[in-house]
Amino acid sequence: MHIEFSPDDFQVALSTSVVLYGFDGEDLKLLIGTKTNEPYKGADVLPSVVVKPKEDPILVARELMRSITGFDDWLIERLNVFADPYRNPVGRVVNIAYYGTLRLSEDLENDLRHSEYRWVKADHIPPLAYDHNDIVDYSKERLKRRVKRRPIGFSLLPREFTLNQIQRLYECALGRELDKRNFRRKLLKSELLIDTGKTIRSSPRAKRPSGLFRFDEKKYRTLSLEGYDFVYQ
Amino acid sequence: MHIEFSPDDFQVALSTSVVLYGFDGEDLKLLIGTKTNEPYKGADVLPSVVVKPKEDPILVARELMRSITGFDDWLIERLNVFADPYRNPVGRVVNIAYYGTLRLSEDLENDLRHSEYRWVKADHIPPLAYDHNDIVDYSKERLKRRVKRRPIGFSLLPREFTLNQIQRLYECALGRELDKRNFRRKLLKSELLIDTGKTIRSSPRAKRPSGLFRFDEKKYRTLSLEGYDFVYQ
DNA sequence: ACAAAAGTGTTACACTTACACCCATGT
DNA sequence: ACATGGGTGTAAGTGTAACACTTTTGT
Repeated sequence: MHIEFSPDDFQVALSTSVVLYGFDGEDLKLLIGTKTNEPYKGADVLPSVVVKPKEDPILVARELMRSITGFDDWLIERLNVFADPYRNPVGRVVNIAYYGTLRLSEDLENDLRHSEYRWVKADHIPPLAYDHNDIVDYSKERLKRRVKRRPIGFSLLPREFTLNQIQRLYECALGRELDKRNFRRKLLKSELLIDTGKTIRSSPRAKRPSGLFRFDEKKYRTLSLEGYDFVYQ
Repeated sequence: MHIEFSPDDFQVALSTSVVLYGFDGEDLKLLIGTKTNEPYKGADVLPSVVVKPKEDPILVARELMRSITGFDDWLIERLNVFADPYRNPVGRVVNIAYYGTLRLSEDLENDLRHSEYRWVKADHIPPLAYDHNDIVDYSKERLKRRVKRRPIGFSLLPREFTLNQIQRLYECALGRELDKRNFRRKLLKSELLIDTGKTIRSSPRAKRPSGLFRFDEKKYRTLSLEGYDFVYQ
């Protein structure tokens, strides 16, 4: 097999975009920004950046996430490559997209309020420039699959959370309602939750407080190594 | 958000590799070739080809598959992008890999015998140049996942096959033994198999012939649309 | 008749689903 | 006392897993 590159072959540019999910206790959301230069000036886009020829896309994507959030408490994973020859009008640009999850906090919310990004509900994404709506659609499918098989949801929740919060998150990600008793039974049976003994009032209107749980990461890692699969069909 | 490409950013080349699976009734195999020019001259590699800056990788990958097999009776799907900056010594080359399945036949076997490719058992892959072993590992995981959820296996089998053949295929893909009775019950319950009424002797030593089945593609498409998931854990 | 692979059922257990009321607390 | 969301159990059905022998056919 003869494989040979000519100088003409080295004329492609790389970019990366990230789909960043957050969950505010009510809705699943993701971050979008606005393009400030041509092409597509003024259009909504995913957080994106050029990847220089010597750079590694995952590192660039991580750096982008760090620049958005200001810290490192998140999960990131490769999504896909978007390589349609005409996806970018400025030339041949191959986009290597990632998706990640953020643990929302007041600090982060405030930071973002003064940044160039804003949250939109994951089930009401506005039209985006380039093929970014395709990227978002793809990431939603992936998130759904991940939520079904891995306890990824915990990375979207506060470190301590109520069972109702996590149920709501699962309902958002899976796009359907779940039975409260069955959901709890299943989750508790996995023994991946630690009851902190603490309680919290979920809203001013809620009189009775709910119990707070933590995710047992150490146990999960052990189980993972043994091939454990947390499956929620 | 300001995203701007400078001319210097357009210095990346693209390539594509395909992982082609076949099943001969005994073992799951895949195709590899030998590099005839530097770098890595003489080393084993996946079937690979340069993607020109104006080309679409999926079309190039399909053309590569066509050139290998001589016909169109196969399935192909994007696998992943391999973008480590130093994966290729000749420069920055991003590889967009695909995997596919072939329906082996005597004609195809003969064609390949005179080609630059050869079959190796999927569980005994020799060391390959570049990061091609990573690509193969990734494709194996993908195949495993696909086999679990979709009746992809049929695309590796002859149009008419025995239940023992398909069980053997599943055992190869999943990497473990399955109970014959349970496997048959599950498969037949899905009602995706049509009993042709015909029989075949699976080997010269087998005295009793086995029944031949066909995959009901039409029914599968209908069920797919309804969100049916064929799950084999 | 024998060798070889094809084919076939049952039982115990685990998991899933559907379903409705009482509880704890703050106001 | 009442309003609010928090929390709980059971029963029927479905799917899974483990298990060994009989049947058919060619030689």
